[in-house]
Amino acid sequence: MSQEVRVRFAPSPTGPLHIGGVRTALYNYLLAKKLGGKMLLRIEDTDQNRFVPGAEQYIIESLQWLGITIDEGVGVGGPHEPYRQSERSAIYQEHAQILLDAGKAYYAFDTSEELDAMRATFESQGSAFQYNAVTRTRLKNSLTLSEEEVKAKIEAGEPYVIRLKVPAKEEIRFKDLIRDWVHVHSSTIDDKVLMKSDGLPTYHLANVVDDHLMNITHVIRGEEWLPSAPLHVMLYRAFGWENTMPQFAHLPLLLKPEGNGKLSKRDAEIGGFPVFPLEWTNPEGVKSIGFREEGYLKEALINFLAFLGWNPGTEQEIFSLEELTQAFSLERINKSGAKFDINKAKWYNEQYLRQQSDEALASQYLTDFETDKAVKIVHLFKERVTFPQQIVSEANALFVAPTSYDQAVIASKWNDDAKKAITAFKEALPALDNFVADEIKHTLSAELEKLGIKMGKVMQALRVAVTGAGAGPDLMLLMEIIGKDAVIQRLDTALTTL
RNA sequence: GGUCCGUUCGUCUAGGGGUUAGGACACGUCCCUUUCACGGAUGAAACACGGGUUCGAUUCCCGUACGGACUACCA
Repeated sequence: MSQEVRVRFAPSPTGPLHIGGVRTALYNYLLAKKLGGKMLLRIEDTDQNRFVPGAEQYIIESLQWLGITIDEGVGVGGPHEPYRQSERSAIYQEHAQILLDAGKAYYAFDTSEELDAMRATFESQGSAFQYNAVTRTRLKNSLTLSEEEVKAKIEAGEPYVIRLKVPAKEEIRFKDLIRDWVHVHSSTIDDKVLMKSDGLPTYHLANVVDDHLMNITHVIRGEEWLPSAPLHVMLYRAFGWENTMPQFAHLPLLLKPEGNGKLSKRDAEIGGFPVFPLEWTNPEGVKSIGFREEGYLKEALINFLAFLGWNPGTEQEIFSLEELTQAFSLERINKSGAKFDINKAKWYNEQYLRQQSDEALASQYLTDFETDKAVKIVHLFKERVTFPQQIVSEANALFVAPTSYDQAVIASKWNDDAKKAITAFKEALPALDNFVADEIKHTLSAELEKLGIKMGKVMQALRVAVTGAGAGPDLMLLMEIIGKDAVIQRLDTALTTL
C-alpha cells in the first residue's frame, strides 16, 4: 500500500520561533514536497503557563515569509481540525481513558511537594528518583490504593495525574532514519505523566495521539526529543498502533558559534546576530532582532539553514527552495550538531543580493530616488555590501558633501600636481554639457595630458576631494550620479580647505 | 550521577579499507583595477586517543577521552 507522506511541524507558542525550529520546519517541508506529500502545522499549546500571546501568529508569519507553505493545520484548516492542541482536550481525555481501562495507565495522587521531597531524599543517598515499576508500589496511586479510595479522592476533587505504566523489563528499539537503530531498556524510563492535573495532556500523550489521528508518516524533529522517543514508541504500543507508527528522524542540533551548548538567544545578543526569523517584541516590550529586518533575504536564510546539517553530496552551494526540494533526502542529513556561523549566512546573503537585478533592487529599496539614478546606484553598490539597506545608506551618503577627508590619502596624495590637476579639471567642468562618466573621464584625461600628469597620480586625490574617502566604486560613475554642480562645489571646497 | 546520541581543516562539510583526504566560509599572498570591493589564481589548515580485525585503517569493532541532549504535572 502506498501511503501519502504526511509530516508536521508542531511548535509551542511560547515565544518567537527559534532559528533551529525554522530549520526543522524547512526539513519537514522539503521532505513533504519532495515526496508529493502534505505539510501540517499543529500548535502544541498544552502548557497554559508558558503560552505567549502573539507567538502563534509569529510562527505563521515566519513560515509565510520564508515560503514554507502549510497544506493543512492552524491557519489553513483541514480534515483533522482542530489543529490547536488546547482545543482537543476531549480527544486526549478519551485516549487517556482507553489506557486506563486497559490497565496501561493509572491515576497518581502524589503532590509536587511529595515528589520533590522524594527526589531530595534519593539524591541525598546518591541516587536518582524515578517514578517507575519499583517505586510506584510505594506511592499514592490507583495501583496501591483501593478502587473505593481512588473513586473517593476523585469525587472529592483531589488533584491527580494520569501516568503511563511503563513495563519493568522490556527492550525498546526503533529505527531512526538518521541514527539507525536506537535501543533503550524500559527500566530506564519512568512512568511519565500523560495527563496533568489541569486536565490537559503532556507533550508525550498529545503528540502521539495527534500524530496517529492525523496520519503522520514521518516525525522529523530536533534531537532533544531523542531521549523521549522510546517512550513514544511505548505509547504507540500501548494503544495498539505500533504497526502504523510514523518513522522518526531526529535532527542534529544547532550549536553555539563558540564554546559549548546549543544555540541560544543569549549567543545572538553577544554575537550581534539574529536567531529569530522576524523581529519580535516580547510582552514586556523587549525587542529581539530578526533575520528579515536585518536584511537577510529569505532565499539566503533558507539556503544557509538547509546546509546546516544537510548537504547534497555535490559541490553546488547555491540552491533555490525548488532545487532543495529536488535534492533533499533524509539520508543525507548528518548526525552531529552544527555550530552556527553567521559569516556563512552573510556570504549567502551577498550571493543572493548580487543575483538580483539592479532594477529589482532599485524599485524595492531605493524608492526615494528617481528610477534611472536608483538603478545606477544599485549597480555601483550591490557587489560591495552584505545587506540591501547598506545600499540605501550608501546612496544617501552620496548626496552629502564630505565633512572630513581620509587623512592617510591626503598626506600621501594631496600634492601640488594633484591640486594643479584638480583645479584644471574643475575649471573644465562647466563647459561639459553631457555630464556622464565617459565624458567626465575624457575631460579629466584631456586636462591631465595638457599638464603632463599621469592619471594614477591624481585619481586618489580627486576621489578624496569628491567623496572624502580613499576607496570606493568607480569615481567617474560616482561623479555622474552626484551631478555636475555638486562635484564642482565639492572640488572648490577641497581646494580651498585642504 | 544515570540514559541516549555524537566526534574529518578555526567553522559548515565531502569521502570512505590502499586518495596528493575534496569543496565552501573565514584568513594569507598574487593577478585584475585609478582605489576599494567583486572576480580569478594560489597558500596555510583536519581524520580526538588507545587497542583490536586486516597485507593495509581516517574508514570496521571495542574501549577511553571529549562534546551534546535528556533526566518537570515544559515542550
